Amino acid sequence: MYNQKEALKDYYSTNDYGEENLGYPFVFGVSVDCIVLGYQSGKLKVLLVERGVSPYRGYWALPGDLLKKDEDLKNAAERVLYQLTGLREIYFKQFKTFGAIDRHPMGRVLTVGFFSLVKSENIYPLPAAWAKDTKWWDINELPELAFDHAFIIRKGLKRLRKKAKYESIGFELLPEKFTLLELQSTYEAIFGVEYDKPNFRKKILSMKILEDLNELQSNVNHRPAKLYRFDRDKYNTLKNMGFQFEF
Amino acid sequence: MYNQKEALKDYYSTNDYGEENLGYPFVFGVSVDCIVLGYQSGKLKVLLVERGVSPYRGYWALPGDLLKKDEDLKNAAERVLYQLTGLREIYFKQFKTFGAIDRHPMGRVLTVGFFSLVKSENIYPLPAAWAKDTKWWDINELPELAFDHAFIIRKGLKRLRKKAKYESIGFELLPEKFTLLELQSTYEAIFGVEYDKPNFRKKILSMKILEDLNELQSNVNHRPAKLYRFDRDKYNTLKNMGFQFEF
DNA sequence: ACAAAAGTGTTAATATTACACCCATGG
DNA sequence: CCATGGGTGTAATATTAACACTTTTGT
Repeated sequence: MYNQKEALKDYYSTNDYGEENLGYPFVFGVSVDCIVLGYQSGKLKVLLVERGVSPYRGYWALPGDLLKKDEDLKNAAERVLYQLTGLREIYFKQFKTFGAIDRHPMGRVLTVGFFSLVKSENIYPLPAAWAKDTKWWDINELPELAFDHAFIIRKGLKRLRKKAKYESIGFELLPEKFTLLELQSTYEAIFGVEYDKPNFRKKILSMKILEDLNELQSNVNHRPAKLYRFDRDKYNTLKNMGFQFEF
Repeated sequence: MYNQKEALKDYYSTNDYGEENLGYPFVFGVSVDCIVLGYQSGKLKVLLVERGVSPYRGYWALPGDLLKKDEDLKNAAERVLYQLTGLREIYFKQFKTFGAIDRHPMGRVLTVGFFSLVKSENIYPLPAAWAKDTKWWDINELPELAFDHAFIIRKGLKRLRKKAKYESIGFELLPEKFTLLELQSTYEAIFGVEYDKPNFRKKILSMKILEDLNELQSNVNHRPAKLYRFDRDKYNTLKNMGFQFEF
């Protein structure tokens, strides 16, 4: 009869695992952690959860969970995001895996980091088994965080900024319809810089990836702005023709 | 007395692991796999190993190994690269973790993908415990590969190309001293495109990141080219001043 | 002299930057 | 009429792209 454990011992016999795990490689825990980013009143915000269980009970942390045995990484991240927001079809990307030996106080747990961009006005965070509370935090004013989550956020933001510079992911943070100034402010929040308004408009409009909805803002105490929509099809067509988005 | 297993059961009791692993999350194997890239005679090449052990004995595969319990991911990749090449201080970056449920025939093993750039004329690949043979393969003419390694290579190359476009990592593939045409050819191999020679020179020289060594090629049956060196210090200084490398 | 690659210069088209300025709305 | 953003135009400068040309070496 096939004995997987024996087969594995044989297979892995060239590796020097410690005595108690001789030849047996399945000694790691794996989790996923999600940096959920939203844009609110001119600021980039991250959605954190307050841990309801030890270790780090009461600390703020990234939403995340242990990977299940029959689940792949993408599914696990989707599940965490769904449990947190009630939404499917959120934009998210795996960005880095963290495996420092002592990063988890209870054993060797690696975590796969994802970052996710959401239209935060659609989000009413849900309580989850692992979360006492949830809250949007300004990325520049974070509380003390559980585990190595502060480090993970730093790395995730760095990666997001690189990606946002050359891919049209900024639109994920905005509602379907937006004004050019809202778009500009979003990019200013992402990169922490300011742009010249006329030049920003010219640049983004010259890309031909926005659809003018022929619709205006209402109830604003200034001249109402035109509303635009990100035209994903046009963007993909242009990209296939060699167009390179860049900010 | 502290019982880690009991503590973990308690801690993880909200997660629904299968019966045999109830509350016990350390059920995964983790490995690292390295895409080692080099530039040879105008082509981008990847260094593969022929597996000497089952599963996939006799198949070509990425060099890689299981993570050890007391080793972090970076160390594991460094170890694999050292065993393969005899070199430390090789350029390498983690790029993605692969966790498909059935990617390993003997159990749930996740692998963390790294890509690495080497000056291939320095490399005399060493036989390792896990490798019968090693060989450089043209990235456009790969053999059938073990596990999901073909998929991993595709993803790794995609990431490399993105990174190479905005960071000066192309120099990692070249020897210390190189000519401008060698540099151009390297970038052509990376991106699979051709550049106009005068414009390529103007662009790279205008960046002011090369040091002219006031030295010429010898024994070439054409006008000898000047030799240059990548000036990493200058590059970093300029980068801190806001300069953005781009190809 | 010739082949091969090194290396330079010119030009037109395009993109970027820094501005000044006018417009429409609510209060 | 004022405050607040919305929105346009212009001119100087910098960058890119296409291409023709000259130079230096070994054979």
